[in-house]
Amino acid sequence: MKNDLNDKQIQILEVAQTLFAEKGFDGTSIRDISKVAKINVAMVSYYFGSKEKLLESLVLYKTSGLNEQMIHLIDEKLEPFAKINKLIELYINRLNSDRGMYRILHFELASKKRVLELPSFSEIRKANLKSLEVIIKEGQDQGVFRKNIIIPLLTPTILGTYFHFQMNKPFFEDILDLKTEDAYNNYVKTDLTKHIQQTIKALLINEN
Amino acid sequence: MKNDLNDKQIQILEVAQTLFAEKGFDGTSIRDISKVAKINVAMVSYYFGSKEKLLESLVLYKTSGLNEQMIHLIDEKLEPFAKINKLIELYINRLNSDRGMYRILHFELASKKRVLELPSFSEIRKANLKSLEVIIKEGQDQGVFRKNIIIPLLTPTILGTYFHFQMNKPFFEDILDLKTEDAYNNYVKTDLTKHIQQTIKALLINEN
Amino acid sequence: MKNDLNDKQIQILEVAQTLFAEKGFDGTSIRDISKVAKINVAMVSYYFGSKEKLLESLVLYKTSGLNEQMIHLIDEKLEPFAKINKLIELYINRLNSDRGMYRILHFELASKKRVLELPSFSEIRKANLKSLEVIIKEGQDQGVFRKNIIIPLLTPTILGTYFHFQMNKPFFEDILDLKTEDAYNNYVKTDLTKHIQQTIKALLINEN
Amino acid sequence: MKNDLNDKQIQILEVAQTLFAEKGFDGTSIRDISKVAKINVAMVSYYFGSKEKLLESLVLYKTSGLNEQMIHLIDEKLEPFAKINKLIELYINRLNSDRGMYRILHFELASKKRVLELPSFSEIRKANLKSLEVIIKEGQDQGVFRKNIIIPLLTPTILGTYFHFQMNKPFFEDILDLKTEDAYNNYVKTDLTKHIQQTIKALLINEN
DNA sequence: AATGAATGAGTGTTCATTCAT
DNA sequence: CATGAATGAACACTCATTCAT
Repeated sequence: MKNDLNDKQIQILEVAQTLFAEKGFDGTSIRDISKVAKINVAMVSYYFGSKEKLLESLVLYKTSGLNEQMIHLIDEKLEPFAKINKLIELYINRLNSDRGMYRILHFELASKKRVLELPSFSEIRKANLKSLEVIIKEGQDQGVFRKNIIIPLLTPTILGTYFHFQMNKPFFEDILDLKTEDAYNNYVKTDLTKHIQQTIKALLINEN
Repeated sequence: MKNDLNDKQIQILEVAQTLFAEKGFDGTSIRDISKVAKINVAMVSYYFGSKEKLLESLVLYKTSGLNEQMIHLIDEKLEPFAKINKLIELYINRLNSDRGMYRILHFELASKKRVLELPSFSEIRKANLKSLEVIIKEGQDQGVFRKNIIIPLLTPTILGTYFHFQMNKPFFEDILDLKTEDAYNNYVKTDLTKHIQQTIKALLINEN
Repeated sequence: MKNDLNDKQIQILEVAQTLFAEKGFDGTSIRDISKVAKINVAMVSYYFGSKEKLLESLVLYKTSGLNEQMIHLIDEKLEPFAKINKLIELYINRLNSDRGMYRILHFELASKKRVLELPSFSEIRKANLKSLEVIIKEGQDQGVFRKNIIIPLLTPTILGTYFHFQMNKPFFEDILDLKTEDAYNNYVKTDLTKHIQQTIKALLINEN
Repeated sequence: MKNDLNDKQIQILEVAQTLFAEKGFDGTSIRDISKVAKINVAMVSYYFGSKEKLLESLVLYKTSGLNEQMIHLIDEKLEPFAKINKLIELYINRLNSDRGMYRILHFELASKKRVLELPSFSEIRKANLKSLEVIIKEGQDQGVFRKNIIIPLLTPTILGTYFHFQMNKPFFEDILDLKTEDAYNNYVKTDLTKHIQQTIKALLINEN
């Protein structure tokens, strides 16, 4: 269920996503947004109430529907490792397609000051965690994954690796000699994804 | 080589670190800093030239000396896994003690807009990477680590896992039932550290 | 002659009176009014033309019919002092019942900037003055009031005393130890009214 | 003891007084003030903290020293009526010279919303009341004034009459045929003052 | 060497009003 | 007839920085 946002509101959210991702929340002014979105400065306050509320709307708008994909994945008939690998791919695709969004979450949600209590957002994360749990348990029941796995720490490793790579783009472009945007994105989709899959697999197998 | 900073400058940097970490670079005003540091508003511009330059000074001030510890570690007589484990511990200790600083790096360096070209900073990272390479190669030569390891992707996994955990503190406090600050910090030092060590170990061993 | 205002217009006027009285004309926004009156923001402009015109309508709506009571009083068979006393009572009752209205008049009409030329309003006041004149003359003809009375200055003393008391409510509550709203209102209706009556009486008798 | 305000601050206060008196507090913008005072918009916030605080500063600046004149009057060797008359003259002169100021007090203090708690201001008023009490008691002791006078109600009559006259200037200009500014001011200084003095005198004598 | 005064640009937000429907 | 959408202008205020001293 997408929220009931009209075209102009969606347009504002898209622009906001881009700019927030580029320059951070504080670094982006309502005027910046209105200029790029070619709307009146007052529109943001008019539609969303405030800049803060705009961020909340953006988060909810972009994260809704994330969980359905996971639930769908659970039901698929796949062997455990294939399922985990597909899950990681799914994560990275999602992260990549809404890259701006997740950079914002990573940035702005971290700041304790920013209230952004968004109970619904916290629930989305818990639901995701639950789905992951189901998949892991399945693998354990089949005797494929080892028993004592701290499931909540898997997400930090998956997402953390991806984010750290993305957030230090200039450094890795340099170090890995990825000269074009495409080369970089391609590296993420192939090598980085494989690295994360390999990491998680090793972690799920290895007994000590 | 510490820079030639006088007491007042250092005091400003310490305050800046705290505030930047709490509220981000854009969210912190020179007035905030000058108020907490009990100095004149003009002092920051006077000493550092600009707010941007203050950030640069802060980064250089705090990251200098990071590499010595690593070089020292390389020379120690330890078996490969012990060395890697100690390296991870060293990273996390460092990250923990200057928590504010690394949050800033994570936050503000990501922003492409922020120039912060800091060539010296990039060199520090490269030096760190080199040290890691030495340790890994050592393990490979001893036949303990597998051959085809993409070394530059190890840091994203180590640091990324740590950062993702730290940046989503409220969520993990909730999910892992860590009710006090101490409980949380303790979890980082023991369980999270062990998780990262385990992850890297599994990755270094596992052939597939 | 009541104006031809429909129910919704009257409702808006009543809300406007309350809010203007509480927060002043400039301090009250059309949005405030529309929110309380549960009407659309555009309604005010639609019905009254502008916020300024709304004030004008309000004044006319509330002051109409004020004069009839006076004319009725003139015709009553009462001795001069009783008539004056009754007049003062009538004034204060009126002022009290439409307290908000008169606060507005006192506030907003004073502002020279506010055009509010309202010729009809000026005429109401002149009519009131004429009525007062009739009563005074009557008393003078009967030899009860002294001759050289500057009648236009009586209203400032009557109304001014009342307003000054009402506008400094917090001060007089404190000074006269009037702890409740009721105690205050009661003081106005008895002691303050008596004070004003006494003042005017003394003024009408005393020769020098 | 005047406050420690520099020339520019005083200049701002004078301009603010004029504009607040003309257009009210809400009706006057910081921009209006800065334009007339030919200072930067930011100066008001810089010097006074906020618009609200500017008003407070203005009130304190203008009302300080008001009480000294009264105390001086008390000590003068004059017969009771002469003293009261002089007191009224003193009031009106003061009101006239800082006309703007008192209009502001009348306007803005009335609004309950406006905090303006200014304890010192309330004390000034109480001190004034005390001085008036001394003078009245003196007259009563000499057997010149009647006994049962409600002293706190004298001020509303004195000031209320003056204010009501001033606040309805257009009306009284019309009614009393005072065609020029000078004619009006002159009427206040002579006829209106005499009317108030006469009123109070009558009130202090008349037994019923 | 250090600072208080000052400023212009920019912040998020609210305003009364207009207009297409 | 009535209104939701939309807007440009204005609002109080904060910003990083400059500069005379």
